[in-house]
Amino acid sequence: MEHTTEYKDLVNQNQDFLPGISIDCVIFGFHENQLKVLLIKFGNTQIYSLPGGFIYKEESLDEAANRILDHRTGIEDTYLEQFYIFGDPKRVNPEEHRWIMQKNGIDLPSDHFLFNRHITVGYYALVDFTKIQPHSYLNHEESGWFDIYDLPETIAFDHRDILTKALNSLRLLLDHKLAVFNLMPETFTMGELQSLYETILNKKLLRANFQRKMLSLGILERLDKKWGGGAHKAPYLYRFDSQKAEANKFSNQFEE
Amino acid sequence: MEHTTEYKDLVNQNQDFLPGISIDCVIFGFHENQLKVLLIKFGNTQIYSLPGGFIYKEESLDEAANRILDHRTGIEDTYLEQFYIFGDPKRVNPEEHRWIMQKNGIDLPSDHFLFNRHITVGYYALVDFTKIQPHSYLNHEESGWFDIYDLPETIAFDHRDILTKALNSLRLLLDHKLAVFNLMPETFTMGELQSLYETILNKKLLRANFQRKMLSLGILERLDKKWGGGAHKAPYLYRFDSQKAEANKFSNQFEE
DNA sequence: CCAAAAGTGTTTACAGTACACCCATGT
DNA sequence: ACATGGGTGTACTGTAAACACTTTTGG
Repeated sequence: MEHTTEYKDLVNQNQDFLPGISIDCVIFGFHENQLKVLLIKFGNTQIYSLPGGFIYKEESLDEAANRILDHRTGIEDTYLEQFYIFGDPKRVNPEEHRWIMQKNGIDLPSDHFLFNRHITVGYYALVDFTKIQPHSYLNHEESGWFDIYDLPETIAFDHRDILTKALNSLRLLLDHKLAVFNLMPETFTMGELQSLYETILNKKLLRANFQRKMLSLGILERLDKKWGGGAHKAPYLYRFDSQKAEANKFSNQFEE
Repeated sequence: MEHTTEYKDLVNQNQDFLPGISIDCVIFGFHENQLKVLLIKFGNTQIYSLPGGFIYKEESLDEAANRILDHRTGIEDTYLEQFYIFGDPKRVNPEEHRWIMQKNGIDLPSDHFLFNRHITVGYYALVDFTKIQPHSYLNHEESGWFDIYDLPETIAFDHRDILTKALNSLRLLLDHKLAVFNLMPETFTMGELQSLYETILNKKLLRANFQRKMLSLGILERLDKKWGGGAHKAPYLYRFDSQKAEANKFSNQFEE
């Protein structure tokens, strides 16, 4: 088994990390009309967790979160923002954690720093699913995408709570910022965009009104028609126009 | 000079605290048409800072924030919520910090834990100004209320950034929750409530429309008239009715 | 009686909702 | 031709904005 840098860091109780604090990333993607999150499955278990990591002593929280995201998805610049800090002293059961690591083939002493109390900062990332190839990590068996409404049964620690909070924060984001366009590919149809909104909000929207509202924001550029697909009228393709969005900043309720 | 428990904790590098993490509280109050925040002035300086503290190893972040708030204001149950985590490694200049402590009559070695990098969790509290008597602390000369729009010139560390972020978060809160009523006394006039909204948003609102909107929420109870005051019609007093608010939870956009 | 503040009414405009209609295309 | 999905039009509704009017009170 080949060990990564992180593995050595763990075993050697890397002193370059800030003690007692970690980062967990909820990485959202959108694919086939499903809102997906990236989860990691620990080796030799059926237990999933959020991708996370620690903060180097000379790095900011945002830098650490970006580094962790880059490491897991290969994406360097995307929408990434903290949404909550989780600080319950019982949020992680150290016994459960140690058991998981053992199953992973990593046998750590019970006084290892990993099993101390950690506060964790929740970040969510909105990534273009089509550009992502999840990387594997340590000797975790798998890392893969899961429908947010159909998560695995066993999720480690308080990570299910973190996922719930992240989804709630994402819903609030819809009303305030244009960041959700980071979840779309470069070009998309109005139907696909509507499907994203419906999936996040978990409710149906009226097609006609959705279209009008989106176009009225003055942030979309209409391209040539897409001809593919089925027995029906071919839809236009749209592109998110960040220039227009910037220009309309003060005429709509989005951004600050 | 009499020293408090906190003083001894500091000098002895209390090991019961979580290392590397702190809490800073932005305590909002409303008085004489001004949105106030509670600041602390370090002894023998003109430097102000937010009231803050550390987290005991067995306590949650929320518990720690409540404890710190209680300690500073004597209020035990009020609206208190985290709004952001500040994690820039340069957010506090340790030299500045040590200098301030020295001026305070507390001479600590430069490798004291206080001067290590700290991540800080920002909490805001919304308190009823009429019920608060700020407590003094350590040998800080003063702790007092300041108009959020007329802060002291010298504010320590990144605490001015924290204040700005807190004010922005408070403005967002106006649209989503009814928590701002915690800033009002038990009874108040519609004009006073409008003044609170205007002060937070820093813009004028139309009296007639504000009144209609507030009443339409169905969360206010109208009491007897207030007869005091000047040469004009005496206003009604209102009381925030948390029962009504609960009942109307699903008929308006507030709360979750 | 008048000024000042409080409370209510009215008009208008715009945004959200629901639904109807037309368009384009592959089978 | 027709079923399917895409795009537009329109009437209805509710809320928000602006402004006018009335009420109460002290001087």
